[in-house]
Amino acid sequence: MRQRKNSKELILDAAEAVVLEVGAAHMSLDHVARKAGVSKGGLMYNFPTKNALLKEMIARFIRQYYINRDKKLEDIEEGPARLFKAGILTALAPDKKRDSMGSSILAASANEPDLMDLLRQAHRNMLEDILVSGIKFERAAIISLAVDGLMFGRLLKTLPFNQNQIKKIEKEIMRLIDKEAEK
Amino acid sequence: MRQRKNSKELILDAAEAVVLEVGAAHMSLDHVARKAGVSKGGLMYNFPTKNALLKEMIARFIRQYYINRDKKLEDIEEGPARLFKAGILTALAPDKKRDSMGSSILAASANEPDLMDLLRQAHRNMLEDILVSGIKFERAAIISLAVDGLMFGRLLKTLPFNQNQIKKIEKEIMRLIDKEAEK
DNA sequence: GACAGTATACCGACTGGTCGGTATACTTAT
DNA sequence: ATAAGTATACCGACCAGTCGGTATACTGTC
Repeated sequence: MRQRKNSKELILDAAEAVVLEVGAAHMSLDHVARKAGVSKGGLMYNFPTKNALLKEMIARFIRQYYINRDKKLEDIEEGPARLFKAGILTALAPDKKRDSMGSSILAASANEPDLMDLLRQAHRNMLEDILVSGIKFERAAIISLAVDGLMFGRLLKTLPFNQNQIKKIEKEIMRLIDKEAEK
Repeated sequence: MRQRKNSKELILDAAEAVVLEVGAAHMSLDHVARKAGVSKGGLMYNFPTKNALLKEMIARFIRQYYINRDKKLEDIEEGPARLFKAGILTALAPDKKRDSMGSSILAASANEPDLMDLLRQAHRNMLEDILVSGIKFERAAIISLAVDGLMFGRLLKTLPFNQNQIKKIEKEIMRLIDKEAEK
């Protein structure tokens, strides 16, 4: 039964499912193995430590973000703020599964510096997109930070806004970008 | 030896110290008890469950925020945006210990809805302060969200800005508030 | 004011269970 | 044959919560 084809992918899928079920904090390797239809040994073979598994999950998560963003990119007309806008639209797009995963991952990573590194790096890349947008630094930063606030608030469910208010806010954000970009 | 006076406070202090040492995710009750100079039983007597302890810690954390804010309040001239400004200045003020605690608490709470409730409530109160400030809703929300983004970024150490840039951003935020408030 | 009875605060050994990781044997493709 | 890949059984550390017990303070009674 060598080569179950791509056990790694199977396991990552299962791990995601487990996280969605019980949260990353309560994700046990046995549970993941069971759900993946793989033995504990098989899991350990593919991911020597739990952190290694988590790391791959996060990497995959980030990869998915870029895929989504590149898809969004096609709908946006040329211009210096294009990347910036695509990133923001991607971040703002509602996506229950992603949010669920995200909050779990956040919780699991917050006290594990080497896991956080991946997220940090991804975030840093966004700064590049801001800097080439031509928008004045302070304004661009504030817009980007507001999007962060919206994201984190959504992940942690601490947003004190209703659906209607959020729509208004998102609209205003996009308006601001256009206004700042055309200067 | 009855009445160790205020074991609860002692234990809470110890719990904070432990969190600062190893992170909330790795805070064990034995560790807290040891550091507080209290037995396991004594701890459990005062806080029947670990969640109860965490809850008190968060409540205390939030209380401290309001104390800090009220102190800030004195330095701010009268005006409709006063509360809002004080809140933002408090949130933006650098405070290593608070940030450390905050990120740990965040991590511990993210998957425990009843712990999150406290934070959610505190956040909701801030919305009230926005709404009485007279600033146009969308603008006020964006400013507030940007502050959130700054806070979360600082807590999770994902901010892609250097110290100088952060100062600029903070200045711009305060400028925006003044500008929006005088309309 | 002394004593019994009760409530409060705390102790620390123990338990039940979880979970990351290890050891090792089995299976199949080349 | 051998090495990659998978399975099963197990270990040991950790840890939240339990429980029987102790010591001190409070309260009512005679």
